[in-house]
Amino acid sequence: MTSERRRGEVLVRAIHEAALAELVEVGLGQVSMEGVARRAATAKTVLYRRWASTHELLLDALAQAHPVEVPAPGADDLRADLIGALTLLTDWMRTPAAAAVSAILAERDRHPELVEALYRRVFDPRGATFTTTVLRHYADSGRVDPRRLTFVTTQIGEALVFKLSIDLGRVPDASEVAAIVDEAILPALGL
Amino acid sequence: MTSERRRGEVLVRAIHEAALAELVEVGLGQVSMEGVARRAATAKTVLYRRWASTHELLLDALAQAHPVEVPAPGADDLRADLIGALTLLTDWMRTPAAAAVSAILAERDRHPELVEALYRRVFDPRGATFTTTVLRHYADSGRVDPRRLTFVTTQIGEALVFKLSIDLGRVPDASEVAAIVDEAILPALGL
DNA sequence: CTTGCAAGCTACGGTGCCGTATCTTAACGC
DNA sequence: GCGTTAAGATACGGCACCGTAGCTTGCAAG
Repeated sequence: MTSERRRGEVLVRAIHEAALAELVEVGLGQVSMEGVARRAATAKTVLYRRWASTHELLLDALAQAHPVEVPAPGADDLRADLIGALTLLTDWMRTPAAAAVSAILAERDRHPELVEALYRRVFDPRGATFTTTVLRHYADSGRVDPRRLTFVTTQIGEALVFKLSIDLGRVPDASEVAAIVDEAILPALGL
Repeated sequence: MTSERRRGEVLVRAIHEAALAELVEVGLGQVSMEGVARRAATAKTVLYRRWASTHELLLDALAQAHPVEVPAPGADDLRADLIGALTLLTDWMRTPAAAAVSAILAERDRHPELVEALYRRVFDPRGATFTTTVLRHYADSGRVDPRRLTFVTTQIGEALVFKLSIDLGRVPDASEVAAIVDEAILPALGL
């Protein structure tokens, strides 16, 4: 019987992983210390020594989960940069962390404190949304009419990516992202 | 001690109402027969006599919940008809039934059978989506280029309504709906 | 008024999670 | 190697819900 008892950081990482997997699998309302401990093959005691509640454990796990990239506009090809920004979004949506985040956002109404903490500790440290960053850049350099940058037009890309994800049951692929840019965003910018 | 013991349809309606309220308040994963019985001020026995599980009870309750209206295009004012269609959507989104539906759709991944049954028993009986109905109508009468009616463009309105609902934390009002039509849908149609 | 049915009430054993306590034993620092 | 620390295992009383059973009682049809 090889024991291989885990300690410290290795153990914590395994618990974080188990917590996110549990979150995705059973939903926020059903995450339990017992469940996470079982999945991580450790004892409840170990969890309670570090975290006071499942929420704190989950926030900790999410904060460690790998971050979202930020788009870097190339300044000479709006269409390509928009596609690039939305592709960063769809790439991220395929990661395990995204599934965990959406499992929490789904319960927004029931657990506002958790959602708020999620933004404060995980999202806010980064900048604004994906296409917004690109559009601001092009508006600043005079290639896009700044009056076209409204609350609505800056949201079209993300809105359609989410809507298509729901309708299709999967994250949009490259050609679908291109269609969003060509058929919705660029026309809304007057191009 | 006035008794006023409810029977038959009156009782069933009260239970349906309690079930949806419970769903919205505690989330799909936490709906229990005991909870619904408590809220409806009746006995568990009464529930088990009629429904074998919380899912069947919820589906039943949703099927009874008041239906979604279908847009009737006026045929002479595209902008007004689009705004009308999206207003039907936002009106519905303010009803209790909508909150219940979204509580179920939020758990899509965890309970696909329930979501499927929801579509089969509640949504499919009605036609297509809101703006799609309007856009088809205008494309048929030659006032909109049919080539512009793609999977993406027909979803812009609904996509933005949902995205704004999430970002704002409330259902978009009349001026926001108008902005969606003017700044996103009409440009995408080439108008 | 009688009678049949269903609503309402109470109680049951079973299960899963809670949060804590106790004890062991493996891993690590020195 | 030796002692300290923390992981791991087990057990606890408490609680909420499960699904079922047995019984009382209001309601309504005849």
